[in-house]
Amino acid sequence: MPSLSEENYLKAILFLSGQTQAAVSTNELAARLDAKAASVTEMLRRLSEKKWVEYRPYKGVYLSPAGQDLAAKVLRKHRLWETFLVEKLHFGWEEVHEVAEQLEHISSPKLTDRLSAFLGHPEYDPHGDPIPDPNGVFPKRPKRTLSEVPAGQKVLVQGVRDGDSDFLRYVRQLGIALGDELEVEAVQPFDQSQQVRHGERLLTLSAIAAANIYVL
Amino acid sequence: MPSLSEENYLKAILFLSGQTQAAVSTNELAARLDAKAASVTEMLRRLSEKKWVEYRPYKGVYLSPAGQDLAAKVLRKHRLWETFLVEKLHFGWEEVHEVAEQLEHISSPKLTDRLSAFLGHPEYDPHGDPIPDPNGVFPKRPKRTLSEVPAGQKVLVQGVRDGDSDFLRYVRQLGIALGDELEVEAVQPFDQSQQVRHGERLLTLSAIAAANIYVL
DNA sequence: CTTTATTTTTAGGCTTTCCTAATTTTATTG
DNA sequence: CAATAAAATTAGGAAAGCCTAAAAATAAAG
Ligand SMILES: [Mn+2]
Ligand SMILES: [Mn+2]
Ligand SMILES: [Mn+2]
Ligand SMILES: [Mn+2]
Repeated sequence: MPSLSEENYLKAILFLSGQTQAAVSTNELAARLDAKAASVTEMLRRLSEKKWVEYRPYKGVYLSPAGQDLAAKVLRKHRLWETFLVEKLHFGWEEVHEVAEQLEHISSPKLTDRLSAFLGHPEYDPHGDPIPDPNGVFPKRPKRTLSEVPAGQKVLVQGVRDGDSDFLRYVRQLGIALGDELEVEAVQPFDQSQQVRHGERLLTLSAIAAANIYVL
Repeated sequence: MPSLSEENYLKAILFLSGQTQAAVSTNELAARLDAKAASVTEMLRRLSEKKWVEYRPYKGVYLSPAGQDLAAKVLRKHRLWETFLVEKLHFGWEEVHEVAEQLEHISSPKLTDRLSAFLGHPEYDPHGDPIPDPNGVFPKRPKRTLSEVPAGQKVLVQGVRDGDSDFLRYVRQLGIALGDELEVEAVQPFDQSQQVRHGERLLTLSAIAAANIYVL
């Protein structure tokens, strides 16, 4: 029922409001969607008329229950398709986002169900992001970044920030994959860069890189 | 580069002009696309400006080489996705067309290539329709309908007319699948209905049904 | 608590894709 | 070939999305 553009707005509001469901501002949305603020205002009025968001001019916007459901369904499709592309078609994890941005708008509940089954009902996508179930419920897992881990501790790589394909290529090049064990051997007081043991090898990660790797 | 709507027009022109590449009329297109003639005229002007068709007002339209290439690519995706849905996700062959109408517009040459490889580079879709190769070349196979087969002859089922899901469901219900052997035992002079042997069983097919089954 | 800066909305336009109604061109036919 | 019918185009308009520029509301500073 929502148009492609409406789906993208709902997804952006879901992303920006995070788990707190905080109100999202017009400019935040404009930045995220690479659109002008005026366009956002206009769309918010439409989404509000359709009861998918609560919108108070000048105050911000958040998703209605119906909007949350729609946004979660789109995100579910996005992440299932990313999983398909990596698992079945052997795409690199840095290549899948753009294609999934298109595939997420395909409207066929049966296709989504069958795809999920075909993939073995995965709970996490190739970047470690949770895939909501058909009812929009996310599998929950506490999220800590590698940069928060003190020296001497061992952790398991659980996810990476998607959205920057340079970073994703870099991580692959390092040889780090989801599920791998890392041990933080030292943290430089100077720049917070980390010496990390990965199997036999010792890697050096900048604080920025470490902040984009999620661990358990 | 072409919009979703433009792709649908190009595909319709390809379909209606057939292998003869005959000029297609405005009304034919309007009927096929379920649009009004005025809308078609407008779009043909745009497609013509973009050099994807040759359009002579009041005379008809046909595809330029560039337009043929684009239309074949869309058709290739449509048929690859139909094959995916049937072979991998176990859809019925009567269920796949609508979903493929959406999927055919996904723009990612890499995805199309990988999908084709994943499916083993099929040459025919679930309805027996030829899948053009990446250069827009169709595998050719002479097409005869079952209704043209005289009594006493044995044939192999090669395809079925897609586009009517009632018919597709009916054929499945009969137990006839692509590749099956049929022997026409008798043709009623009265209504051209056929007595057809399919393995052990003897089926009766109306002339209309027989005209929608392609054989070799 | 004004003044200034920032954020947001409004006003007015543009493109794409459709539509209906009116007009024009082409085809058919007596 | 003139009259009528059918097919196609033109005219004019609507909705969705998006934009720039101007105005209004809110937030931040002095
Ligand atoms: Mn993604
Ligand atoms: Mn992802
Ligand atoms: Mn089809
Ligand atoms: Mn088909």
